[in-house]
Amino acid sequence: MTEKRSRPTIADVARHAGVSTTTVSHTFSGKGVVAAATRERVRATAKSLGYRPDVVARGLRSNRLGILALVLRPLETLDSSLPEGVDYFLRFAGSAALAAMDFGYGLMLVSDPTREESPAAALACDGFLITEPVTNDPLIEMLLGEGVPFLSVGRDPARAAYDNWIDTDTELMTGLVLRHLDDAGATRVALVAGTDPNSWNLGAEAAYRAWAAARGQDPLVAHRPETTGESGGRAAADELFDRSDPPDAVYCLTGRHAAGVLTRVRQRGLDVPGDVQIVGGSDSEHTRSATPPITSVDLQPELLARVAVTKLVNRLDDLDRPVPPGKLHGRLIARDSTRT
Amino acid sequence: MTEKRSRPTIADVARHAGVSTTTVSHTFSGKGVVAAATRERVRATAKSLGYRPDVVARGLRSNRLGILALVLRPLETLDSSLPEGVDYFLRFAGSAALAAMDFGYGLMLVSDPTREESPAAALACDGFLITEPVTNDPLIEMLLGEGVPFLSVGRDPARAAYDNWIDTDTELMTGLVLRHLDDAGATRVALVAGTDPNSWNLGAEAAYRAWAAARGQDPLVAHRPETTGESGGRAAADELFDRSDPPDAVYCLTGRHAAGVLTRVRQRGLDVPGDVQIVGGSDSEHTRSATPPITSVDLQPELLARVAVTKLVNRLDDLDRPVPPGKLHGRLIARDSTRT
DNA sequence: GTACGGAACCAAATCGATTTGGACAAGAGT
DNA sequence: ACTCTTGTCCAAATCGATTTGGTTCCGTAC
Repeated sequence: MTEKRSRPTIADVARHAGVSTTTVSHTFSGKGVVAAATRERVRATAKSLGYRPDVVARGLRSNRLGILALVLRPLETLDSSLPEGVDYFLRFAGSAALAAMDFGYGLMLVSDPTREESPAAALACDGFLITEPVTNDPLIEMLLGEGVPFLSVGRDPARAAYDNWIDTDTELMTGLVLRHLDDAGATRVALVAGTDPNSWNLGAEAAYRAWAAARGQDPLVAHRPETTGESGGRAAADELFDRSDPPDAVYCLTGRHAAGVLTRVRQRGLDVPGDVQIVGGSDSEHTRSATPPITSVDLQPELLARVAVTKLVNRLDDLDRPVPPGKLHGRLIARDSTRT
Repeated sequence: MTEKRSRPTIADVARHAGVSTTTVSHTFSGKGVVAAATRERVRATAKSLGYRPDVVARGLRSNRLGILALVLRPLETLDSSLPEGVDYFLRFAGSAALAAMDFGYGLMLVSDPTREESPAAALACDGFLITEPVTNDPLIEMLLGEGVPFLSVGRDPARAAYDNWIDTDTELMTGLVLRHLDDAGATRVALVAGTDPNSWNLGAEAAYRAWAAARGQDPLVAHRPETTGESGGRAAADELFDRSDPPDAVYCLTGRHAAGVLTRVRQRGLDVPGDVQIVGGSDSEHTRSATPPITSVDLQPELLARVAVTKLVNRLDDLDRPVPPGKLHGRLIARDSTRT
């Protein structure tokens, strides 16, 4: 009774029901033809034995596990204690998990499987979701090589030969932000970008430079690694405002940089938005609860996640479920940092 | 070349290296005795073939997948578009994922496997992490029955026969909150609790009732389902303040209820904290960014997650890695809603 | 010279399902 | 009477590893 009784297998069910394992398999997968009466009998015995098909064994044979992997690069570079504020990536992960469940999949959070120290289990999945791939992303290289289905949010800027990515339209978004600043009276806009070579940073900077060129202005760009957070923002602000020709507006591609820039700009005795206007490229608690609140871009991680998951499972299941509607580029949320 | 070349198997490696599959297996798992020269040769052929052990096949035989499952009950009951401010669970999930990776595991987010519509893959894991089990939790019943390792954060209030849970010390925390309100001059504290029968709600209410009894006061408790969020908080406020003997302080066990109570109390013309003091039981953006900011309990989801993961993988690996230090009960963050 | 023991390696069984390729029976068509 | 379907069902192969239970070869002790 108290023995460690292992779970019943398909053979146990077959024996008790007086059929073959094939028939049991078929009644559960609905694949073969099984007489209604037999099916019922098998179902009943299975239930009475407490049988559940073993997912791993099934996965071995049929090569489908029912798991999607979400590679969360940005989390890897941060300290293990997460920054406060549940922002883009965690919201993305939460929504992706719910969407995956809706389609009968589980969502596994993993580190980049191309890293040596990555758990072997990172490969135990049917498909990958990749947020913000970097230029010549080794993971995409590997997945393409092994023929593993995947979908990236944002594209690998250097790779032309794949099309399974969803477009967050960074260029369009950058244009909206710059026009907003223009409308608010800014005459000289600087850009504070991260250093990860992903399409978000590269696309935004390219769009910014094109926009500056069209106005006949020299671009004014400061780079700080994403991981530097608010202190990186403060340093960037010093870099920009120590100049002889400081900007009167700053577009920061991350919310934490924006918060840092805001702090330092005010420390330097400048008024926001009076002397300097600030926009954050990724809405987060930092931008919402700053003083004054910072105008920023809501990237809509929930929508992006749902679209990404739907597209990926459509490919995996070879179905054509409808993709949630809505613009995939972010939406600008105007706050006091750009109200003049 | 363009054929869908399947990944090399252990047999391929064995053939090319001129050894048996057993030897290949041993060189990778480090289990048997393999001569150093042979081991190197096998390693080299494996690398040149691009061989990686198949996680699923390994999992089938050895019964270990390298995956932890995190059951996020609260997310299930909510709409699929995540409400903002459920940051406890997302922060928990993010930290749990990072901790799992550190120990060589992946973290899978799943819905409760006892639900019929739950993905089959929910069972493809080595152990479960359960947040806030409810009374007579069916999942715990099932896991105990099948002998699947698990660990719960908070305990099943009705179950005595298991000890693999970590104690968030709800009673102690409740005492700290009530004492804080007492120190701030509150004379009559009401409680707004959720309706999930978990140890958080039950433990806090029991502690509250005991405290009221010790002061010779009638307890004043309003219940609203967790899912009602701010509107539930507003309704609870009406219930409490329509009374002839309204409280002068309210302790809400969720941050969203607290935000709703705050809104309605002020709508009714009362001053916070002048007339009514408010405390939220779970810190979130709602409490941080309310006007005035609401004093609340930081449950330290990052720490809890790391402790939970460490304990679970210690059991799975039969190791005794050190558990992160620190008090597991929440910490009170005093804000303006209780500053008199 | 025989027995014993350890080092290095291997063949085959195993994990628990799915899938392939029939087998068998009952009824229909000719 | 014979073939041909069609509907059910099954035995055995298969997925890719791990693990069991040896075998072979040498060196050493007696």
